[in-house]
Amino acid sequence: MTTIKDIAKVAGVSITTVSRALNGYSDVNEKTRQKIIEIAKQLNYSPNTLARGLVMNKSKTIGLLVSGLTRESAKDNFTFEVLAGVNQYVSEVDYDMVLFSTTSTKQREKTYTQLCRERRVDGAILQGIRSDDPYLQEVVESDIPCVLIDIPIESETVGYVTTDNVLGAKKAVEHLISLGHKNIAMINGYSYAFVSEQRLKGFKEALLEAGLPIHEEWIADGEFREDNAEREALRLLTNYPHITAFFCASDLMALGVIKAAKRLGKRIPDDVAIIGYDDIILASYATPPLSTIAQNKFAMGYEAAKLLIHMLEGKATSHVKILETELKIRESTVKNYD
Amino acid sequence: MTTIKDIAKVAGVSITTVSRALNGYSDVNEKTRQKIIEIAKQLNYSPNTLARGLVMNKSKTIGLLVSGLTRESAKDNFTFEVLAGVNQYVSEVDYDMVLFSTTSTKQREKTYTQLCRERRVDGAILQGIRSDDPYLQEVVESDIPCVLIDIPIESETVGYVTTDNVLGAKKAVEHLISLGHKNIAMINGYSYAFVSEQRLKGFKEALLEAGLPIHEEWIADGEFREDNAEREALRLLTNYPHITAFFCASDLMALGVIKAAKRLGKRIPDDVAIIGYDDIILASYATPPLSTIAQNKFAMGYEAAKLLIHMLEGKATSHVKILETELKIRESTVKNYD
DNA sequence: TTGAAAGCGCTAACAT
DNA sequence: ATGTTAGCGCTTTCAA
Repeated sequence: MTTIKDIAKVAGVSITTVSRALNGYSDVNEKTRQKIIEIAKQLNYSPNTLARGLVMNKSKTIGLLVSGLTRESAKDNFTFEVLAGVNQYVSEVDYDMVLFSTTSTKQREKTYTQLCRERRVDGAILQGIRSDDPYLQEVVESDIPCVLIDIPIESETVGYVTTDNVLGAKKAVEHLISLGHKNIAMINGYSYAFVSEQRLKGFKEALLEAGLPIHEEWIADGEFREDNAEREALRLLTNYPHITAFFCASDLMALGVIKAAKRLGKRIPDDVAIIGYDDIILASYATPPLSTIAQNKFAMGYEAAKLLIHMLEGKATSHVKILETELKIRESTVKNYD
Repeated sequence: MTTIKDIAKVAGVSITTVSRALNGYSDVNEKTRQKIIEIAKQLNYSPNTLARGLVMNKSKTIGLLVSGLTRESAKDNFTFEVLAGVNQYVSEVDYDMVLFSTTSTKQREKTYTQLCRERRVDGAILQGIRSDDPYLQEVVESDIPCVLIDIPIESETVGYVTTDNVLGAKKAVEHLISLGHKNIAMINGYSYAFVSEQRLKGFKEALLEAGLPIHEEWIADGEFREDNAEREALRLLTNYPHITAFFCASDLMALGVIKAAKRLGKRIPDDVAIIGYDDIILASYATPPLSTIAQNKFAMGYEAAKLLIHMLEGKATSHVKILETELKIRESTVKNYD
């Protein structure tokens, strides 16, 4: 593998000059530079980023820490789209991305912080980490710059990108209310997700503002899982037949609710209307197609990467980015909608 | 950031001893080792993998080269599942994975080979690369060990994992034939995908073996795209009303065919039966649920990583891994199947 | 405009 | 069992 030393030898200059020439410094004779560049090309030279990173003390690499990168999690393509967005920005600015997942056995042995420090990543993006994850605390308190997705923590070295989940939930519930629904249940995700809290808040606010009562017993925990949501919806629909609509904190759970409704022979949306959250790909392919609050997951990843790298380069004016959500009306709430 | 030098100073030994102690060499006094480990812990030491990689000339990092990591490609969660599988194995053996995607602008400036060499990855896995990609040739001919997914190239440094696509296609078509279909069309992917060739071959073999004629004009190119497949199916069904079944080289295209059939008022599977390939998540959620040839994409990633790392460590007996596929019968071919 | 020398943090001969 | 030394490939003072 060619090194700048080899180039220096061939060019008859010092390695310093080669380094300067290749890095575009101005204090090098233009002819010398051309010659060096030419030789580098001929010798098929590639800079060794390990060596460069060692001396410069930065690697131009960011870590993407995700949890639960399993076979099952593919259904909910959230993580994947975020990843694609991160990747997009990162490669635009010539950084690289290394993926740290915590599904593995490794997760218990090494903390996120250790992973980041060993690989000398310049910063990290955290996605899908539960807010009660002990390692979250650790990495946030470390000196590693990081950007969190959907966890609102802010400090000198920490920023986040999220959407307005209270507003999103309100939009969903107001949509149901505008359709005449008065008896609306909610299937929420687990409580250690920040978004769950927020969506619950939005749910209640919407009811309150419409002068509707809040039935705490109509709020169930589906843990963001399709099967749990199905079970909970089955229970609610059986025990409280007055319920005519469901707001679910995720599309996957909404799919579970659809199954439950079908099993009970209920027509959707006539007997029971269902709205989800996220706009995963399955949503538009479901039967009936699922109304939902769409989040631009790709954009979340893209913006997270952008924010992080701006922070790294000291040109971030704010550490927070809030993205918009959009109400998508489909046939799980409105018949023959098109 | 603590270095072994710091530890050496505190422990009153040389840095060599620290290095040896921390790396589990036997020629170091057990007491000394314990002391060093203790100090390392106290000082919150993390090894610098850049420095280690520089001197050892290996980074314990592999590159995952994918193409088309876009918002749209999320539908076909193939890449994502492969990635999850790669990640799983890689983290089991304490390697890291860096993701190189070629969607970006960067793709035209730097070749895969350059990307790999700059980051000093020990090896690479290539997924979703077209067989006519000029850079594919380059990386395969380089000295970088690599494992290809679904491209059968083998050499000293190159291996691959794939499934038996001829057999898979045959299984699909034989299934249709067993249902009594005689007029079977095929929507294939683009020709510069190895799998397309193979699946076409399997398609023809199955027909031949059943004594059925091959109508070349019933074979269309859907370029692996849903919309193209829909258009082609529309055309075929209109021009050749005898057709009663479709074999599609991907599920995404099969979904397009379903749309086309519906638009023409055809009942599925009564008027036209449809079978896909891949078993993407959407398949089971489609209306009707899609019969398909399932590939274990997670396993493909996992096995690719395993093969690559075995190759790197010189303990690969073979450079090829062929995985099984499975016929999944759903309602797009058999009514009320359950 | 160029070069010499030091050093980033680590491993690995080669002593001792 | 431990230390000395050299060096991985690169950037960066400092001098010339």
